[in-house]
Amino acid sequence: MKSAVKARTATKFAAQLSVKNASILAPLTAPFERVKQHLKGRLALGDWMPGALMPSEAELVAQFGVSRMTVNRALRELQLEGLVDRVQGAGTFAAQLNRVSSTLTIRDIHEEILQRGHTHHATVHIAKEEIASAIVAQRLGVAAGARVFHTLIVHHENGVPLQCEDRYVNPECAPDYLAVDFTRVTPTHYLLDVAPLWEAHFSVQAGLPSAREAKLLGLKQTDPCLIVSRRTTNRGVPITQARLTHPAGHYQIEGQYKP
Amino acid sequence: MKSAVKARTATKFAAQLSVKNASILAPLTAPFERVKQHLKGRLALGDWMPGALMPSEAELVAQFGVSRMTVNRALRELQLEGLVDRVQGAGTFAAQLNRVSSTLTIRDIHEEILQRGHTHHATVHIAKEEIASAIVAQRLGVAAGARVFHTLIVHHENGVPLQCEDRYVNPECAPDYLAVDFTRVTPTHYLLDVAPLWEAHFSVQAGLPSAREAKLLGLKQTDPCLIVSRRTTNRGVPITQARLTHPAGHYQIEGQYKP
DNA sequence: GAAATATACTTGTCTAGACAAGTTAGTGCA
DNA sequence: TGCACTAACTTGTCTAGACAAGTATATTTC
Repeated sequence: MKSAVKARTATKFAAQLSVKNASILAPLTAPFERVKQHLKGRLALGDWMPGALMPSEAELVAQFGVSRMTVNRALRELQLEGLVDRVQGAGTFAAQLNRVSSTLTIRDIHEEILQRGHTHHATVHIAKEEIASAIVAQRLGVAAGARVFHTLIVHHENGVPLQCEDRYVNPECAPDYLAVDFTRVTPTHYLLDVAPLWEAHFSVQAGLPSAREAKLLGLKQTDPCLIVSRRTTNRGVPITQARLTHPAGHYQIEGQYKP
Repeated sequence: MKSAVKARTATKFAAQLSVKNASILAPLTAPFERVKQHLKGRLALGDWMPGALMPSEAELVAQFGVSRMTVNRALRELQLEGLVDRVQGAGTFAAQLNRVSSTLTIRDIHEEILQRGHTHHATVHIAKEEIASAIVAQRLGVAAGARVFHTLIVHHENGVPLQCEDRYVNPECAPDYLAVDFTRVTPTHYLLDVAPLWEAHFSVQAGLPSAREAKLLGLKQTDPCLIVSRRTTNRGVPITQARLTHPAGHYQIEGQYKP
C-alpha cells in the first residue's frame, strides 16, 4: 500500500461480463446508481415541479424490482446533493431551488504552495495579546474589552507576497497560541490541531487593501484584492476570525460542481 | 405540506424514553452516528497518522456490536467527507491531507435576488452569433473560426447593477439559445433546462473591469470587481463559458464548511 | 530467483424483513 | 362544529446473511 490517495474506478464491470451478468443484461452500473440516475434525469426534465411529491420508496421498489434499502440509499444521496427534500412520515419532494451545491477544497496555504512545487515562507508582523474591539469581541463571542490574541502574518510564495493573514483568536480555545513559531507552522495548521472538530462560515469578496495590507503586500492602495473572511467555531463556540487578503491576479479560488 | 425545506431534527429520541430503550442505555444517537463520531474523534486526536491503516469493518462490527451495514454506512459517510480513503480489497486509511472540503451553494442570480425580497431585472446588450476567437474556441472546444453564440447581460437588483454576465455558448448544445427572451429567463436557467446533467469548473478572483464592463456597471475602471469564471460541460462536452463581473462590496460569495 | 497460483482478507453492494417514529386523513364522539 | 383518536402510509434505521470484486501475501511451480 503505497499511495492511499487513489482514483476511484469509475467504470466498473468493464471487461469480464460473465454469462450470469449477461443474461440479466443491464447492471453496468449498480442498482442504486440506476435509481439515482433515473430520478435525476426526470428531475432535470422537470417531471416534478419544485416542492412536488415524488414517488415513495415503496413505489420505486415495485418499479425497479430492488429492495427498499437500495432505493433508500439512492434517495438519501439525492437528498445529500440537495436535489430532493425528504420528510419522515410525509414523503420525498422535488427540491425547491435549482441550487447547485459545489464542493470546493480549501487547503492550508502552506500545503497549497508546496504542492505547486514552490517555496513558502511567512513573516510575522504582529503576534500579541490585545483588548478586543467591539466588532472583534462580537465576532469571537467574548465580552467587550476581553483579551484576545492577534496575529498578522504575510505568506510568500517563492518570495512574492501571496496572502496577508489578519487573525484574532479566542484565548480560551488556544491558550498557547502565541507561543507557536508561525514561521514554521501556519495558524490554520496549529488551530486544526488544537480544536479539530470545527465548522466555519466564510465569505469571499473583492475589495481594496487597507493601508497596512497594501504596504505588506507591496501594493498600491487602489489595487484590487480578493478578500476571504472566515469565522471558525467549534460546536458553536467561536475559535478564530481571519481576514485573508490576496493581491488580485496572484490568487484565485477554484472549484468544481456536479449535479 | 407547506414548507418542504425543513430543518432536520438534530436530536431525536429526546423525550419518550421507553423502558426498552432505557435498559439498553445509550442510543441517544443512531448507532451509525456513534461509530462515525468515535472515528472522527480518534482521527482528530491523531490516533492514526495520515495514510495509516484504520480498523476494518469487521473489527468495528466486533467492537460496537452492530451489523456491518451500519459500520459500512459510517465509513462511507466519512469517506464522503474526505476524512478517510477507502480502497476495495485493501482497507480504510486515514486521509492524507488536512483538506477541508466546503460546500458552497451557487444559485441562479434571479432566484437569489428574489429570495432577498428584491426585484430583479436584466438588460440585454449583446445577443448574437459571432466567429469565435482563438481563446473562446479553445474554451468551448470548437474549431477556431466556428460560429458561437455570445450574450452580454447586466443583472440589476432593485435597479442597481449587480452582475455583468459575458457568456459564450456552444450552438450545438443549445441551438435555440438566441431565441430566448433574456429579460424574462436567465441564461443559467435556460441552459439548465436544455442541458441539465452538467458539471462545471469555476474560479473566483478579484480584478478590474474592462472598459465596457465598467460602463455597464456604472464603475470607474479602477474600481475592483469580483470576477467568477465558469466553464460548464456536459459529459465532457463544453456547453458554455461565462465571465461574471460583480462590483466589489455589492456582492460576495458565502459558504460554510464542516469536518 | 522469477512467475504463476492459491488463499485470506478487504470493501462494495444487495436482499428481505423488522421496528421506530413522523405525517396525514378519516372516523366518531361530545 | 370542533376535537380526540385511529389507521394508513411515509421515511429512518438496523440486522444477518450473501455474493462480487479488488488487494496482499504466502505458496507452489518452473
